[in-house]
Amino acid sequence: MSKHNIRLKDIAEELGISIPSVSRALNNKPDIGKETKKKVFELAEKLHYQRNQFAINLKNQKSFIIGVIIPQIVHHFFSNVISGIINEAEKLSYSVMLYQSNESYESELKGVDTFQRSMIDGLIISLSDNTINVDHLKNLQEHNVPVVMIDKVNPEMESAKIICDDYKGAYYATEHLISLGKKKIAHITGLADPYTIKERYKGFESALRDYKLTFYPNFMKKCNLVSREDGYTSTLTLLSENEIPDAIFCATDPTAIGAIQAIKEKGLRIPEDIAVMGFSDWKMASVVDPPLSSVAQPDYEMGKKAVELIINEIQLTRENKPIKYETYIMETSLILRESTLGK
Amino acid sequence: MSKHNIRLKDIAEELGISIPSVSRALNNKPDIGKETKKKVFELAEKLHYQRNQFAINLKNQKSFIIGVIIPQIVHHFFSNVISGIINEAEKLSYSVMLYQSNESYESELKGVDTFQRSMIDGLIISLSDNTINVDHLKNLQEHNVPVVMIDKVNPEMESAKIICDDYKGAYYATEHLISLGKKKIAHITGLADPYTIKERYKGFESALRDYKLTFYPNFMKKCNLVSREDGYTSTLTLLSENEIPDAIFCATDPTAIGAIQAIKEKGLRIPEDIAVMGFSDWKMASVVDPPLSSVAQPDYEMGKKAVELIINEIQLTRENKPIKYETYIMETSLILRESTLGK
DNA sequence: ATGAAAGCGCTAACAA
DNA sequence: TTGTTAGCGCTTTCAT
Repeated sequence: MSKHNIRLKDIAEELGISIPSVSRALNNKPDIGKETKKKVFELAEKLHYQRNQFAINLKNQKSFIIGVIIPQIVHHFFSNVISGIINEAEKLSYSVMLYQSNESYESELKGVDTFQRSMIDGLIISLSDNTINVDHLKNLQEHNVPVVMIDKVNPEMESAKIICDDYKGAYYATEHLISLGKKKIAHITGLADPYTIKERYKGFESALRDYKLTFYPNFMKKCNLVSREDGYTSTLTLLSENEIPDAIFCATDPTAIGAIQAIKEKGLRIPEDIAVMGFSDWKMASVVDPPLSSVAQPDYEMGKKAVELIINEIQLTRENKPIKYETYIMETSLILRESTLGK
Repeated sequence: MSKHNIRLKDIAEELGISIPSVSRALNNKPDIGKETKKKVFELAEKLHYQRNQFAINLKNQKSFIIGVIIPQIVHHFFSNVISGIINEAEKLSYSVMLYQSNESYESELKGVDTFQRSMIDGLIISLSDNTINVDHLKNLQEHNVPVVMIDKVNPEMESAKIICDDYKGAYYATEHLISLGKKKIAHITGLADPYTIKERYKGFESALRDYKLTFYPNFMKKCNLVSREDGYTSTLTLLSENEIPDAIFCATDPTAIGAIQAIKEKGLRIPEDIAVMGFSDWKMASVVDPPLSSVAQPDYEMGKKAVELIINEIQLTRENKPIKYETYIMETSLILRESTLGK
């Protein structure tokens, strides 16, 4: 067993030349003899030489690692974001370190700390819902580690931000329902905290107003988790009232799926009696019965964009140039299926 | 702007003491004066000192990074595996570097190469379907980087392996269908290449044999992608024959969902006319109509186990101790829903 | 074209 | 308890 990995020194000694010469050869520097270079390459190959990046990192103070913190990996949106990040990072020769906060602020802190110890060159983060204080991120920036925020952003952070146009997505979704002739549209939303959910609510409301539809306060259901269960029970409540909606726009797909379940149980038809619209276009949206119309977010593209931005910032930071922080708003798109269009 | 990050040297100079003293203080070594220690900590705090891990890594030849390569992140099974890996790694103070091969052998090679340059301490890998040669992994092992294989394994690799008992899972699934009184059970499988799919087929066959049921060759459908479309068309073919099955066991959940779609279109009842069973218990299994019975794999647990194993091997490698490679077979569990049980 | 020397930031061995 | 010295593996001056 080779006790230690091969070093430049080993090659230099065996060839009877100096270490810098070996280094020059392997790095294809101009100032090295053709003959020497050849010999070095051959021996390196033979000994399975692998450069020791630790030393190079120490010299360059650069790891070529991007840290990524997201709330949960097992989530259609985020796994696509990550997929975009990884594929793009690969193209630009960066590695991606991944951490999930599980929606815990403490865990997010720990992630930042771990990453800081791993000497990441930059951080892409989607905040946990429980994060209000962003000092840990500001601290990172002070240590010359750029931060790019994605989706779950925070106004207190001065950084590049990538969000998707939840407002417009919700507006168009509502508009679509209106175009079907629906007049009594309900909305199932979450607690107002997460920025994205709030935007969806706003978009919904604006569309109603622009098209001069009545806003029924009873048709607004707030639920905690925007989960399938919440969608189910909220819809049952909606359907138990005197006046029931002819369409439901749900702030998330799971909620919409719960709504579908409730509507079907009540013996009502979708979309004839009640049309249903979700948000995020989860993979499951296409397999429910009826298939769910939804608002698709440019998840993969957002990840890709985040990598572009962070690498650019890493570069600028390195050159000590000023960085202009912008917020990038990416467009959503309507995915129309049977839950609104019918067969 | 702080041009450079704070070093031990900066603290030492400002305090008029030596660098090692600062190091000792910050590392809570015993041989350091209480007073000095206090002063060092205070100044370090004030200057926002962050240790430079590059230097420590160079010294220790250790990165505390685990590399993970999987075919695709956007996949229910793998995202859960990764979730298990990350959460467990966090507990043990390791960072996780992630790469997806997108089922390409070349991409997998590139991932290994990138990771090697990032000086990972160990690799957890689930092979791409197109990987037959494993020299890239053997090469890693030769450079003292342990490798643990998960799910998609290769018999040529001498390494720890974690798989789940696809054979038994399929056996129990089939047994369940038999227990419902079903006698003409079809199986939709994939091309035999991936080990896991083959095992599922074997388990299915064994159950039929053990329970002395007829094996109808016509009821075996092989399809390329085990996708929803393939499941749909395969089932349509099945249903167009003279004799049709009274149950279908599908090698994957998407296939099963395609099968459900086809059966419903034909006006047959599930499970009364035809019961349907999937494999992997994707998130979508619970939202289709009727909810799909499936075989759940211990994905999260597999990820967790992989971290345990790799860190143990990293330790043993470091101490130059011999490693005994074992294959861990994790149990699946039946998740029974309406597609077999009825309402 | 090549070698000698210095240094990236930190820690460990040895002295004092 | 503290300082001095050396070294992790590599690259980059500066000489030659």
